Amino acid sequence: MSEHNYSHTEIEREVQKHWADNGSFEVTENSDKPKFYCLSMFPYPSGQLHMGHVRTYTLGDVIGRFQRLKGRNVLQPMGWDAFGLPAENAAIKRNIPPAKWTYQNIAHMRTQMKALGFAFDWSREFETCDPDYYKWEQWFFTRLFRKGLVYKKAAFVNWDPVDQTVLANEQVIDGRGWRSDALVERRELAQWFVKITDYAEELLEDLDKLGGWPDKIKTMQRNWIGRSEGVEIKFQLDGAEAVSVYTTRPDTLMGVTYLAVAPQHPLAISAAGNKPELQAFLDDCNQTKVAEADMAKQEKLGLPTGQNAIHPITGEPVPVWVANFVLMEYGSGAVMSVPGHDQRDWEFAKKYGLPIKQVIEPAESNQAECNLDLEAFTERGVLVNSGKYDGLQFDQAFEAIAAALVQKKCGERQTNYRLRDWGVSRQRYWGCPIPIINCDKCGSVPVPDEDLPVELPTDVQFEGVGSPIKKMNDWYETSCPDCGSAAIRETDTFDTFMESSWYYARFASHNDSEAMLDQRAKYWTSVDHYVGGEEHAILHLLYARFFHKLMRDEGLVESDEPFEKLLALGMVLQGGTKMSKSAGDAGDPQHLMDRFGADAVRMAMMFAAPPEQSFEWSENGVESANKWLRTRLWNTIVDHLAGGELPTLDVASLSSEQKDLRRSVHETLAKCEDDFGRRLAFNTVVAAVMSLMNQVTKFEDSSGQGRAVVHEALTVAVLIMSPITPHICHTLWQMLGHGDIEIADWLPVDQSALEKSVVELAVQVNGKLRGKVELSPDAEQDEAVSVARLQENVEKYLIDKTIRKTIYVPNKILNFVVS
RNA sequence: GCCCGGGUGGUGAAAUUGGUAGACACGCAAGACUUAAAAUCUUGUUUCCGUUAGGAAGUGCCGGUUCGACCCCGGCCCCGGGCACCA
Repeated sequence: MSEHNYSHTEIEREVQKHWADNGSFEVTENSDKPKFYCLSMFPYPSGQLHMGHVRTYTLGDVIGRFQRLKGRNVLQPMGWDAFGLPAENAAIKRNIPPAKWTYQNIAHMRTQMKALGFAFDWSREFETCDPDYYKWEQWFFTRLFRKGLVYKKAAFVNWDPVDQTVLANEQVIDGRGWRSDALVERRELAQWFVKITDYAEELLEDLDKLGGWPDKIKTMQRNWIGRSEGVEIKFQLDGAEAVSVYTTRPDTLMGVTYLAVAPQHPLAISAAGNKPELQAFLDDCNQTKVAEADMAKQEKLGLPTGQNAIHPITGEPVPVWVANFVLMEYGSGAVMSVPGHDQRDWEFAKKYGLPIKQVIEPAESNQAECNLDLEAFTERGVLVNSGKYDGLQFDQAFEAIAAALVQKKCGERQTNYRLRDWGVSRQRYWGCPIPIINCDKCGSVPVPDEDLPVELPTDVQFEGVGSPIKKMNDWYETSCPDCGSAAIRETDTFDTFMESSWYYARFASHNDSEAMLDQRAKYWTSVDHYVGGEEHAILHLLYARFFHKLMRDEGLVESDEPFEKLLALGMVLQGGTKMSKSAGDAGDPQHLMDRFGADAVRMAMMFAAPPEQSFEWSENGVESANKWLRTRLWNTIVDHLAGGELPTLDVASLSSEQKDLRRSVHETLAKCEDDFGRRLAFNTVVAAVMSLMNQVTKFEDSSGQGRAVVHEALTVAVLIMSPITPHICHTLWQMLGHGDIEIADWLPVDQSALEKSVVELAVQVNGKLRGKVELSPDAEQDEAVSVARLQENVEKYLIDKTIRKTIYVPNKILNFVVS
């Protein structure tokens, strides 16, 4: 009989067929049960699953299956983040159209996911490269256009002068194009932006509502948004123009000894007109990649523009420099430099011999010393060398100087954000076409609703130089929807973060051909539990939060936030870094699934580490997981069932050994419920069940009640393991006589089984462990002390000593503090 | 460089509210079964001293708070994630 030997191949195939035949995981909105939307971040279809996917989707599946056991109407959908760069790379390398490559990958990865037994509602599956999906993204963009939430402006890109193409940051290696090896240039292109900064304040404030998010993610988002209070100050130039700088330290204004502007600042460009040396410097600065990390790592360099600005308070001339570390994208692209009180300015001033002036001194004796020969003094303190402002503290100085600037009409108080508007244009082929028509007379005109979707042609020749649709006259030549004259479509496509910013909502209304979202989206959103890698802590999660608010303001959803609770997973590392598309085929779980089964792969992954922790993947655990399932779980149950007739459990008649086992059963049940639901510690769930099964194995009691207690233990063990190893548990649950586990309920803890007659108390002397005693759980301190002192090894540390203090924590510790 | 995390036996880790550090596994060693091997089972396994009883040290490093610190505070080192066009 197949029931005597564990065959993962047979069981997993049969159980998966059962789920498919019964539509076990297809859900509707018509349920008495409270809804639970459990979502794992959908994958980019890179080719095959890697261990990072296995981890994410197993964790999501464990949460979803546990919530089903807890009586929730659980939606767990899956789809494909199907647009993106790797499809274009593959197209170049293998001469296969991106669409074909993408759909092949999806087919393979879907098969792998099904083999892993995830409880997805596959009826809702979609891929973002499907016009039925991106049509609504285009439709929504035209709504934003009409609301004035999108605009076009020039922005810098990485330009490969040989391949004549725009490169992603990851395609620029040591300043050179990855394929051409040419030095990359910054180039300015007109691009579409969405006004996320209009929502900066709400995105910041609403972080406080996200009680189910880890603090570290909220902190990262807070810092990314980077709200600050400061002053925008206008420095008049020698000529008529002025240059604006933003500072959060107006108290240091009297210490300004120069201004620094970004290499792309208009002032720098005009100054370079008659200065070849400066022009050469600007050209150099434009040969770095458009990534902040690269800018920050560069040697800090600068040149004077030759112009002076007028200090708004003192009226003294202040030289204006160009510096490669000033970001054009942040603030006004210019800063006032106070080398006495800003470390970066200090280093720059030292390097170029610019004056350093102290205007702040330490206010309190416990502050660091101020020695401007060694470093800048950057703490807040008391003003000096600042004329009438001398002696003021930071707050007073901020107010006084800001007020003076406002009064002189050369400054304004300003709240600033580090967050920049979201640039959504990509000069790529494999993406969602931007639904705009450019007309010489009417300007940018959104594509009318009835003409949507603007379909991306998929039958293309892909050469790798530029985007195919930029060469397809038939496609981009059109007429203006407003005036009817000849016009040209946008040939740029959207950033793929657009698609991933609203897919969670579309899973609810996946098949609505009349609207982007419908009532079902209002039922299912917000997502109750969102699961995905911590690498998405900022960009994806911030864009999705933003999009949700945009959709709310369009009346499409009702909540303020898309994701109630967030599980931010640590990375599955491989050779010390994250597994990724660019790392190739590494980490494919297929051979492990074939040899040891999906249950063993899932169990090994859950057991390896707690979810939020990064860890180096090792295959070793899979074989032992398979072994445990086979020997400890399956064989134990088969042996137990071979014992024949089973009496009903009579709790009142149990021996103390039987009670001990039963206590462990209910302790394990309670612990695992907490681990699953609150702590999300699935590694310790596995450990707890292993521990319980070790006890069951050692429990040799073939009496009727002995077997009844074991039966309860095995039932509980299978129930607890079922979210993690669903196939084997489906079969074992039936063998134990309980029916279909997909519709089972979690079991209640029998509180009376948890009662203990004795507890162990650790006895310390001066904090060092000297013995252990057994006591009744409600023992008073006097009793604990007298029992503890009966122990020779405790008493010998107390004799001839004065007990200064006795600390008693019932059921835990007794500590004698002696002199 | 900036922002956010992490560091515990040979290895993955546990310790949930400041209260017995190393649960549960892997690996390794010894043993049982076997003609043998595999499989399976049993025992041991932080380091050092000690026959045992027991003792000392120990959670990246240095310092602090506390009766008591893997846990809280300050400084440092190393590793990982993110830095706006990888997703």
